[in-house]
Amino acid sequence: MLDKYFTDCLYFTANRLTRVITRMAEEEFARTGLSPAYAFLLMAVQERNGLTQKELGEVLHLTPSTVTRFVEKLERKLLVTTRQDGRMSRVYLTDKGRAMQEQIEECWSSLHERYAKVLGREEGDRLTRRLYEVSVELEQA
Amino acid sequence: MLDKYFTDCLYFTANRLTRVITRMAEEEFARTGLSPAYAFLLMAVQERNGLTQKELGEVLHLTPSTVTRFVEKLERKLLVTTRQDGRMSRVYLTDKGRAMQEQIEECWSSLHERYAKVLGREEGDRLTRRLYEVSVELEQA
DNA sequence: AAATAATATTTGTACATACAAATTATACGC
DNA sequence: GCGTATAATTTGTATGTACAAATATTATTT
Repeated sequence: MLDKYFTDCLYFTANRLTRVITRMAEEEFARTGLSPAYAFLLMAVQERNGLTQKELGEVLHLTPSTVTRFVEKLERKLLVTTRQDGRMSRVYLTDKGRAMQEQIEECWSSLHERYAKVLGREEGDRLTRRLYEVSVELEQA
Repeated sequence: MLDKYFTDCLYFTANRLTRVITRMAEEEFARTGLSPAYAFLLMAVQERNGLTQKELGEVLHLTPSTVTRFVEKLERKLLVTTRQDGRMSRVYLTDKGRAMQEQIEECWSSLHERYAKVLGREEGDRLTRRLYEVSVELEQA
């Protein structure tokens, strides 16, 4: 069977899963008008208002250039502002950005419930933690 | 802790893992001059020479437009050819494409060994299978 | 204090991938 | 057999993300 070839490869299955779950997340976050990646950035800023772009990249595991692009876009939507602090650029929520938080968290919960319903809450959460650990372990290899 | 927010989300951890393992795969496949996604397409064609683009999309879990783009690129590199069959387009390996197979499989093995070394072979394979199952289960939700 | 090194960010560019609309080709109902 | 429905592919366009090079700012060395 052809499938076997691929289903044995972590690269392949991780990519496949990511496409599926990303699509789900996009659906759940659609009503915010943001794609989930941007919503997560906004959550990160809310958790630590004024963090630098470097820190954002670390938390979200995105490269600096990607962070720049994301922040620009959210600035254009008036959801964050940036202030220069030496060579760093700090990112702050605007009122409009703050006003979205609740909605974002609702989307996040819906997403969580949606996959918990399929996988079981326990199992879904266990898998999620495992994926995180694995990503960290592999990073150093 | 900020991290907790994200490490609890399957969307987030799956994306993170995918970025890490994709980078590893790109390194391993670099000497083929192909990114891993293209190499996998080539493997799929070798397994079932003359399959249609639709079938390719199903096996690789890619949308039709993406398959078109990938096949075009591999045609430009003279690794596959296509033949029209009614409204379908069938994809065949060229000699040059066939000649790459061995190298591709070597890369695939290196990749496999590389993450097995970190995760353990058993555990790596178990996780891989699990991710595949989960992606299939979630797809129907 | 000037010269150099280090660090954070930005910019230009490229790539994988998707969606929606357009196109092409077959199949079906009359 | 013709008109319409269906199916496969392609095309135009957009998005998320990365890398490499450029820029800007601060820190270190002399």
